[in-house]
Amino acid sequence: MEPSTKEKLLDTALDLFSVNGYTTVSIRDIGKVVGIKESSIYYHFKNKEDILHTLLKQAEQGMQLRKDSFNQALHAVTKITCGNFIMAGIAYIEHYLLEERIYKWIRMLTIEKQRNEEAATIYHRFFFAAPLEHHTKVFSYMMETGYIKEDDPVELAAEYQSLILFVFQKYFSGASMVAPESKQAAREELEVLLKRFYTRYFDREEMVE
Amino acid sequence: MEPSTKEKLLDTALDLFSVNGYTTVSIRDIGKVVGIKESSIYYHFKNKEDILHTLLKQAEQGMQLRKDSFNQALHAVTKITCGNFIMAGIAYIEHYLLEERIYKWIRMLTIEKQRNEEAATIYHRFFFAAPLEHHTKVFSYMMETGYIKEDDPVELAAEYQSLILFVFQKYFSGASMVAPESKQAAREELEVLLKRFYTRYFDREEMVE
DNA sequence: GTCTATAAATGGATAGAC
DNA sequence: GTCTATCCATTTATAGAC
Repeated sequence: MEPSTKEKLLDTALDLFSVNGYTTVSIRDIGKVVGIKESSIYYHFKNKEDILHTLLKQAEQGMQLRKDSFNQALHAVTKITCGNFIMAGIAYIEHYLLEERIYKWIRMLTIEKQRNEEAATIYHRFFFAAPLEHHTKVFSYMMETGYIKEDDPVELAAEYQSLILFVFQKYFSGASMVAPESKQAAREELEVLLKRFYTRYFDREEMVE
Repeated sequence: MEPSTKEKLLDTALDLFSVNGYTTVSIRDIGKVVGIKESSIYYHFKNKEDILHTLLKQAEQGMQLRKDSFNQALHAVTKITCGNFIMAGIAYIEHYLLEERIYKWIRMLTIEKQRNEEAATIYHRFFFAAPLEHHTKVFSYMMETGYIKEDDPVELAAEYQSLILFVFQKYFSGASMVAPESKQAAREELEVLLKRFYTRYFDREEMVE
């Protein structure tokens, strides 16, 4: 189905906001890309801020939705091995954080969070509150089932997320596009760090590498 | 000594850029705060971009300078104990990353890095290249002197910096000012995480808490 | 739904007086 | 060094025709 003009406007606005920031982008710029005059945009949105606000709402909901589907895929993993554990971390970055739309949301939020409270809240929930809550549950479950030695699941979750964030930002927080070399380097670095994590906390020492 | 007009302009520009971003702030805004007309600003700077570029250069140099003096203070620590190790990490955040001017630079770079390559480079050096290189040296030294078990110092440095970054961003990456409660919460969380780190890698088990 | 036309404000930048 | 005055481009937003 062909996307509606309103959807095209939102897509384009996200493209531009995520690189140049909300204030830098003019309503003319958006219209030019979509192929309609700026005045027509006011038929679809009350004003410029309305576009940003709609995008922020979409980001908030969309991140939750995609996270859910991503988690379902994770739970399909039956056997926890070191290889699976590392693969899950790599997938978290490559198929979730770097997923085209989510990555654009992240970049938009990174700019807007500095002056927009709503953006700051969503950013924080996305990178801290939500994943920490999720990881805590997973590690709790792993302790109950004996995969992991007894420990504080909240602290494990923090350690885990700090590694994900570190690698993600080290390789993908700049101005340039995501290069395949960066992806490869990020994968290798995360692999090393998660292997250490696995070795530290997991009880059974399965095949490593 | 009274700061020169040029210095006042730069300070004000940093204040405004670090919250609203370069493009959002007008040259009129800066002049208004300093108390001179916009046209007078062109006596001190070639154009608006010249102001940003001067600030970026200052950030690049200033971060190096302040880091050096900070490191000297660290090296004055004679005995490495768990308490000292944790205190060093807390000081890294509270007296370096949160130092007024550095914190403003960080906020400015966070916005500009998305579209400005120069800003992206400085940001990366500041949060990754420079600290990782430094930590690697420190951990190498600690291994040679037997403080730490044999391990890969580069990987230890990555783990350490990931914890610092995690706590810093979790509590100080939003739109609002740095609240004392956030500072306290950040300190407590970092304390827990660094204590785990210390216990994991340091050989001698000294008084803990 | 999209257009033209236009209003009203704000932006960066320069010239020249003092 | 700072001012007034001014230029010109661009911005958000609205009114009304089609």
